[in-house]
Amino acid sequence: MSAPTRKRLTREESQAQTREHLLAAAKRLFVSQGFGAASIRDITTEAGYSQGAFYSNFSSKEAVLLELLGQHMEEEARQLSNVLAPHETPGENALARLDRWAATLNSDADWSMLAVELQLHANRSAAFAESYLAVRSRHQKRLGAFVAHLFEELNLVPPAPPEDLAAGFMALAHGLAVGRGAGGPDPAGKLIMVFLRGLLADAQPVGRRAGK
Amino acid sequence: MSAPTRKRLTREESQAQTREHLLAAAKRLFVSQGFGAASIRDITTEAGYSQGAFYSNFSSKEAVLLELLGQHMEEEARQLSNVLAPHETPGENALARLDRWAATLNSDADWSMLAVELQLHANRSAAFAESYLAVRSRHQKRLGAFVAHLFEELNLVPPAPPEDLAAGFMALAHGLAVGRGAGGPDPAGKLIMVFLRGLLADAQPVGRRAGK
Amino acid sequence: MSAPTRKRLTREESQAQTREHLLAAAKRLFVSQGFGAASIRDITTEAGYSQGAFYSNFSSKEAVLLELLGQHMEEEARQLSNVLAPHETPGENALARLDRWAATLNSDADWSMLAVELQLHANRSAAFAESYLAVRSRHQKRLGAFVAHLFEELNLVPPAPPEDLAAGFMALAHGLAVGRGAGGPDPAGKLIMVFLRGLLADAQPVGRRAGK
Amino acid sequence: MSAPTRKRLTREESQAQTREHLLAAAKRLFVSQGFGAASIRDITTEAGYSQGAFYSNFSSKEAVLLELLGQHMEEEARQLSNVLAPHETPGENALARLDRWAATLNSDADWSMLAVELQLHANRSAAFAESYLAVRSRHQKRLGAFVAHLFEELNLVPPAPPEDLAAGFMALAHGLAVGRGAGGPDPAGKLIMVFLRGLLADAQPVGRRAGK
DNA sequence: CATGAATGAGGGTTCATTCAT
DNA sequence: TATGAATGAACCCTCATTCAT
Repeated sequence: MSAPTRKRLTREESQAQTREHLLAAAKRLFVSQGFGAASIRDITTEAGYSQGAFYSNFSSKEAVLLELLGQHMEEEARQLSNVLAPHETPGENALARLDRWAATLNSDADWSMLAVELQLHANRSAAFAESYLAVRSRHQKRLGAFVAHLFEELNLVPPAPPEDLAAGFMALAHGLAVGRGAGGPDPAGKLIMVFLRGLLADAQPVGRRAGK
Repeated sequence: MSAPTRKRLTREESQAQTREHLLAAAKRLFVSQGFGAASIRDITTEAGYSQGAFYSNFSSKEAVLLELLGQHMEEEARQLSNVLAPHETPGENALARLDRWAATLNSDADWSMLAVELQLHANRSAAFAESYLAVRSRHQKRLGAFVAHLFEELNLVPPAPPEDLAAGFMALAHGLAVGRGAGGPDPAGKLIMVFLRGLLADAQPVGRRAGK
Repeated sequence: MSAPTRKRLTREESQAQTREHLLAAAKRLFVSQGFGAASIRDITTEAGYSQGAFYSNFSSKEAVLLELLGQHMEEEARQLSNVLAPHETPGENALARLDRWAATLNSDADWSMLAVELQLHANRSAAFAESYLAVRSRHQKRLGAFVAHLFEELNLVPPAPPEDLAAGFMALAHGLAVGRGAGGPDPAGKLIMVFLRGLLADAQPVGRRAGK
Repeated sequence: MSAPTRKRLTREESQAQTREHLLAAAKRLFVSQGFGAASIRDITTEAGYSQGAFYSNFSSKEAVLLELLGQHMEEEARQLSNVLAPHETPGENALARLDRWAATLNSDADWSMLAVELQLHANRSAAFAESYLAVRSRHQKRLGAFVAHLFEELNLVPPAPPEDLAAGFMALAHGLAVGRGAGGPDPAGKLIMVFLRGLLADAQPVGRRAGK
């Protein structure tokens, strides 16, 4: 606590560290207890700081949530680009890559539950919705691009706007994740693949004019 | 409100009325603000009663929720049986009926949001989960039977256990409903149909051995 | 309980029965949970009646308590007169009778606890104190007479006014009863006898002028 | 309030002051209205703070009670050691010291009432009993040692285990204190001495085999 | 920047009591 | 007489937030 050998920590570094600790603690609690149930007191206690430290770093519980959401979507984007990148496992065909994506969607059920809670919150708080939508729509677009790319690669016409399909799969994944603990089908990943395969089976090959 | 031949209201009627008022107020608030955000104080004030009146009729906020849930699922079951009954609109083929089901799934987005909040709550409260699962699993089974019946009628082998498929569609509908207010695809019903059609397109006809 | 051979029950009888049931239920709950902790709702539920029935028979919780107290002191008086009556067990000497009295004092710890709670209540509620004192002082006088009689029989001069001595023994018995559950000496009856014997040992024989 | 050399109060002092104010208010109300009847609202209002301030300093109403009890027993122990110490008033004989002890026991009737309410509470709440017994048994042992010391000094064999005798005197003092407001003998101190003297009169001198 | 005691509002729940039936 | 739904006040407790230190 005293006698620094070299510097110790810049004031800025120290503050950044506090921030990080608080974010990590908040993430742990949001995921395990939900956003509404986790109190700021809980978060600061879990992180080992005072409540005041929280307000020195964030303006509200919502602000933390948005920060975490941003981090998480960045992480998901990284996972997605891994799946997308064809060079990674050269011979891998499109369907195998889809499998991997489905697994991605299915994993991290806790985050899915949190994401759902977030959307509910956004639906009811206009103030929060604004900030939330910004980060969410960026993610949606990325997913849409991925889906479009897939159909393209398979020479198929998507049966609906790719972005909507992406939204559908996220909705499916989230809905299944939420229902998991409550008697839902356990191998939710498999179920996602069933839906995905159905979509491909139904799609028309490119070239033939999609009659709709 | 009915048959005021002599007195205004018998005691039983009056009590039933209070109950109804409270349930209606709770429903309004749960749907518009969410279960967690609606306080018992809010509910009783909205209904025009004292807080004590609430506890004369219900044992807890969860109890009201379960009651409302029961009512709602009964209502959904009625809608479902309407769709299911082939005799109703004689010439209607299976796909048209599916369309009507998708519309059913898609309507009532507010209730879907509530259903999701409920599942989240159940996932985190073991006590509530027990009562909740009872009413939920009954509903799930009904839906599963409906899906099984559909595939049967079309002479197709379901690509997954019908009950799981049903769960999938509910998850999809709920997920879409939750995302609706937050930048999701607006014609969610259409999207559900896309997924449904895909499932049918991918299914093998009965008789041919399903090779997997 | 049903199928009355002659009449059903006079209205008066029926009311008396309700009263009795309520009193019995109240006694059970007061003794097991204490006066403060037993709610009127609890009492009526335990007795199998509605809350309204309570107010048809008693004006308040305190009124029930006073009624029960009266009954109890009547009962104690009967026990006391048994002990007092020399004819009952002819050869029995005074000390043996004292032993029996001590046992009487010591038994019924639950009632002792209730009695203490009552006194506390009386000390803090002037309204209750008035009614309470009436029934209590009558009891105290009876006890005093008993003590006086005892010393007389043994030809001893009481070292303090008999009524005060009686109050002392009640206080001792009550104090011990209350402390019993909390690490107090278990054979409290023995301890009471020790004090009693001491009193006798210290008392001057009648005739010698008590020098104070 | 002390040493205002620079600032008015350091943070710690200010907090300690709040704690003290709350404790004092609680003591006042517990003593005058009883533990059960004094609400936390009452206490904080009496002290001039918000309810939250209470919970910043104590975990529950019971916790305050235990704290006060601890303080009180410390105080009693100090009084006791004053009485015990023979050097204090050199020529004072054992009986005179007993007189002083009896006076000690008798004083502070309000606290005695509180102590009794506490025991009742402990008898009915296992959770509270645990914490309560710890502080109580320590006190009991101290008193027992004091009694043992007295008999020793007088070369007398105690007619019962000293700790039980101590418990008996506490029970007597408490019982009398509780009954004081309700028609009990007013000079309760005198009565205690009567019992004490009796005990000594009955005791056998050391050396003679105690024949039972 | 970080502290955490204190605030004030609100949470769910229980209570003795009333009164139309 | 007995009912029990409804009242209104009070209960203990937790919350997000502030602010002097």
